[in-house]
Amino acid sequence: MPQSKTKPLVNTRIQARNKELILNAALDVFSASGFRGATVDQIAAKADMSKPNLLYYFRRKEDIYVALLEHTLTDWLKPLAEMNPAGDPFAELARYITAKMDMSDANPKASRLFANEILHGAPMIEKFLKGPLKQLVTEKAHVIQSWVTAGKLAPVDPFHLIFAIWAVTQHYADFSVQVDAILGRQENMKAAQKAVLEILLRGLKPATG
Amino acid sequence: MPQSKTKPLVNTRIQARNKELILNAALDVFSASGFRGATVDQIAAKADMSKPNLLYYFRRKEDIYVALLEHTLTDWLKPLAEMNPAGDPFAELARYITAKMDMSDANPKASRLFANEILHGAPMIEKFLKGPLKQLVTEKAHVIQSWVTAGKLAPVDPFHLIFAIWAVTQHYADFSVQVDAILGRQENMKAAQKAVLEILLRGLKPATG
DNA sequence: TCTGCTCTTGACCATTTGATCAAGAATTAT
DNA sequence: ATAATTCTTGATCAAATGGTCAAGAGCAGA
Repeated sequence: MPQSKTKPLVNTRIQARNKELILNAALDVFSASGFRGATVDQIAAKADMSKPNLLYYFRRKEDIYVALLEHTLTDWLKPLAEMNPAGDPFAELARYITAKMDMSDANPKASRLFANEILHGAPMIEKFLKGPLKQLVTEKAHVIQSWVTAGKLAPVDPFHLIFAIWAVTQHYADFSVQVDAILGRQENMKAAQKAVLEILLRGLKPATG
Repeated sequence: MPQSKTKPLVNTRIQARNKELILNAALDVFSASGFRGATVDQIAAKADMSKPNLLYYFRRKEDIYVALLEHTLTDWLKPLAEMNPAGDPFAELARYITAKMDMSDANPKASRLFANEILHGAPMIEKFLKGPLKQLVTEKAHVIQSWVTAGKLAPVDPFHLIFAIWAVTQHYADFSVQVDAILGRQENMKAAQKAVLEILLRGLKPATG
């Protein structure tokens, strides 16, 4: 009878359900208040569960936060990874930008969670940044560079172009309070999307043809 | 002898010096950890001062934070306010973008302090956003629109252009950890500035002319 | 020098909060 | 059914933290 006192490796139905409840509640609370600002009690209350019960599923507050970040980071890379070197540069970039705008619109809390972590020095995801993220970005920067070299795009620094796309698209999630204060909470995401595509892509048309 | 127990209205030399020390220390701590994450003890330690003494100058932790934000917001508007309707559109926009990039480079902590506040719903500066900021942005959006109407700029939504400029320029301060992780901490701000100017401005050349 | 004000801090307090524990309820396996 | 395991929570703890207080040190003006 080895491992008699260890946590079960397989999730029971109750575990799956409760972990899901906790992560949903935690996204609300962490994205609104940050790691330090969030309290376990708030998360437990929002998950409709006692605090000791929550801590039965995640031993420490930090464990919830890390699980949430990892869950988010997976989705984060997807649209960029899908950028196809063989496709039309403008179509590919437009698709990427549109996908990122859709993410900001559909899941601003995840964006804010991520932004908050980076803003505070990314103590939990340093490895992700210097590993998988750096690798993927470098790869896609090469793709963009090849488009420039082929004369399909105006000369542009690929890394800074990617940063610009991130910055502008995520701005609508992370700084939505400011955007709403100025535009008047008209949540016209379609107009924002159109404007962003024009601003980021119009300058990339190559001089020749 | 009225107001015998009130705080003096004029700062003594010691007051001016210590308030300055506190605000400098507080910028470090708040920008690194956010409002909730920062502790009064940390700020006091960094200001080389006992906690009760710090609280003699700022009664509550929140007072330090607000003073710091107000101090920052004043500088925030300056470069935008200086955008001259009578000037050359590209020169004016380039100057604004360059000024913002310089601010991100010279004072990233202030940028992060501000970003953190917005990210968490801007509880302290809602009035600033909906008042002075909205007014100034609206005014400058009209300026940009007039340039478009005069055919000096390609058609662009002025508000979203301003958002894009904010997003991209502040990205280098707020997300510097991510930028450094990908580019390798080469702190080549000159290159970033050049790339950003190209990315944001090249698409604004009017078709005619 | 003396008087009154400003400045400084060690000690202390109340609250919040992350985490533990023991004991009982619910569920599952045999 | 019943034994074993999983799930749940009230009560509790220790540490962290924002803020207070009283008492003394330093300083300026008479």
